[in-house]
Amino acid sequence: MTDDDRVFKALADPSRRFLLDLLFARDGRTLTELESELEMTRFGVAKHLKVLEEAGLVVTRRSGREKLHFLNAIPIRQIHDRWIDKYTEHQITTLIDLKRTLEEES
Amino acid sequence: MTDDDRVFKALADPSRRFLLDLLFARDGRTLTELESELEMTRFGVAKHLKVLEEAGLVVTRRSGREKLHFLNAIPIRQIHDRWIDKYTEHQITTLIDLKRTLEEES
DNA sequence: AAGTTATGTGACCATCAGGTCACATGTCAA
DNA sequence: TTGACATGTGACCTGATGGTCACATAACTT
Repeated sequence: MTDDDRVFKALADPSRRFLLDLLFARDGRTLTELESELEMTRFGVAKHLKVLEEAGLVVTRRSGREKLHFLNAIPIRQIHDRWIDKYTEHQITTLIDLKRTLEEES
Repeated sequence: MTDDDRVFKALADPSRRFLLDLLFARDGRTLTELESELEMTRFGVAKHLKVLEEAGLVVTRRSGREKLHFLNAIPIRQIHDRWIDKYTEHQITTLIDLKRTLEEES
């Protein structure tokens, strides 16, 4: 299994993406804290966090018996850079900003 | 199945990512042309292209009996924007540029 | 019209991935 | 040290996914 394979496989599951959303909103949470946000047993959440960590999307730090989880956005940026060059990036951000503006007006 | 679910599921397979790489390098190719680049039957490639198209990562245009495939990078940018805010983006691009520079020097 | 070329469909099978559970380890507090 | 708390492991079941094949449709060529 290659590095990027691990990243994309990790992102393929909605529960794992939701975990990233939670960490994006607020970093440094424990397993137990994250577990309370999902409709799933602790074991399921732990399994998902392990997948995210092995993919490098989440980094952890131990503090006593607790394990704190942090979002690492670098692999996300690398996905971006794989298929979007500087020129296209400018076009797309312009397009997305325009779309947002139009949606706000309506 | 939600829209973003389709996108992430589509990206989870290495063959499909390779197809995006091919289209990133050169757009507007037919199924037959793409098939020749993969170690897989035409049916497999067609199936993968269908998944990419339904995810909106590839858009197509018919030309007679041929079907031309084009890369659409907008969903990729939206993945980026989901977990990388403006401030973090600046930090990360700086970090990645630095990493690239160091690798070029060594 | 007949043959060739480009693509589409549905079934099939083997493998993988998500989720749960019983059980185990390590840490804090009294 | 005893109990409660936070996390880790391996087995297990079920549903989804990747790839192939037989068959089918549609369009270009001569």
